[in-house]
Amino acid sequence: MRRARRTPPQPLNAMPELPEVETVRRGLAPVMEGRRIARVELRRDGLRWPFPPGMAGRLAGARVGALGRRSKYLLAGLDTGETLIVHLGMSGRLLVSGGGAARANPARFHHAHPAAEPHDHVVIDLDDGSRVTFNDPRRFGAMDLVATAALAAHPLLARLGPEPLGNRFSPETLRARLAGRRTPLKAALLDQRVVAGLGNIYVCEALWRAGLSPRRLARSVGPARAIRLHDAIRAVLADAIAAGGASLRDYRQADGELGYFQHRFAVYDRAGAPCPRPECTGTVHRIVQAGRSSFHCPSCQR
DNA sequence: CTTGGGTCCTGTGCGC
DNA sequence: TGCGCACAGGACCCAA
Repeated sequence: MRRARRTPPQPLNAMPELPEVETVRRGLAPVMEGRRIARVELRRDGLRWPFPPGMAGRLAGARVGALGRRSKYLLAGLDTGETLIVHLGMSGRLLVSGGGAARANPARFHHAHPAAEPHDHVVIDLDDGSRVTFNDPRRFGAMDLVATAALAAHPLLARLGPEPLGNRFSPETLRARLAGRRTPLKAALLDQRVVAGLGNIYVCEALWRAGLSPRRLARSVGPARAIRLHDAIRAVLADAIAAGGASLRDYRQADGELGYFQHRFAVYDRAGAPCPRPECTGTVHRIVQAGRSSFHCPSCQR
C-alpha cells in the first residue's frame, strides 16, 4: 500500500506566466465548477498581502460558477456575488486531492488527503470530498475576494492591457501601446499595461521568434515589426498551452494533482547554446536589463 | 506622465 | 564535504 505522494519539486523555470495559469485553470475547472465550498482553512494571515476580512467565512457555502482567467489571475465566480481572485506569484501551486481523483484510483489514496506540507497556506474543501490546496513557498502569490460587479475596477485588474490570445489584441493595438515609449522592448513587454500575461520567459521567447532584439526601443516597432511580434506572442503562448495540457494529464495520472508543464525553450536560460533557428550560426547570450536576465541571439534578433 | 530601482520571500545551486 | 551567498521571479511602491 503506497501513501499518496505530493507533486515532485518543480524545476526552477516552471514559472507561472499566462500559459501555466491557463493550464491550471483547465485542470481545476472540472474539479471546482459547480461544486459548493464546504470549508476553507487559512493557515496564515495572508500571502503577499493580508487576506480580505472574513475570507474563509465568505467562501464557505458558496457555489463555484465559471473558473476564468485574466492575465495571470485565476477568477472563480461564486453564487454569492463575489469572485475569488488567485495569483500564483512565482512559486504558487494549486494541488488537488481526494474527491473524484481518489475514487478513480483508490489504491493511490490510502488516506483521503495527504498531510499538510510546509507552505500549504490555504485549504479549500469542496462538497464532494475533493480538496484544493494553495502551496507557495515564496509567498509572492495573492488572493482577494471582491464583488463580481466591481471586478473590472479591481486595482490588480483595472489597468491590464489586452489578453494576448483575445480578439482585441492585434498588431495595431500592440504598436499603439508601444508607440512613444523610450524603454527597451523587453521592458515594455513585461509591462502588463502593454499586453497582459507575459513574464520574463515568454517575453524572451516571443522576441526570439519575432527576430527582434530585447534592446530595441519600444517606439521603433512599426507596423511590419508589430505584425511579427504579435504573431510571435500568440504562437509561443499557444504552443506552451498545448504542451501544458499534455503534461497536466500526466500529473493527474501520476498523483491526482495539478502541476506545470515542462517546456523546452529556444533561448530562455540557454546562454552559450547555439541559436536554434535554422541557418543561424549565432549563440544565445544573456544580458541584464532592468535587473532581469534577457536571453537572446544577437545574430538573428535585431 | 514616464522611467528605473528597491523590495518582498525562500529554495536552489554555485564557488570556495 | 560544508558553508555562505547570489539568484530567480511579479507587481507594488517610491523617487526623480
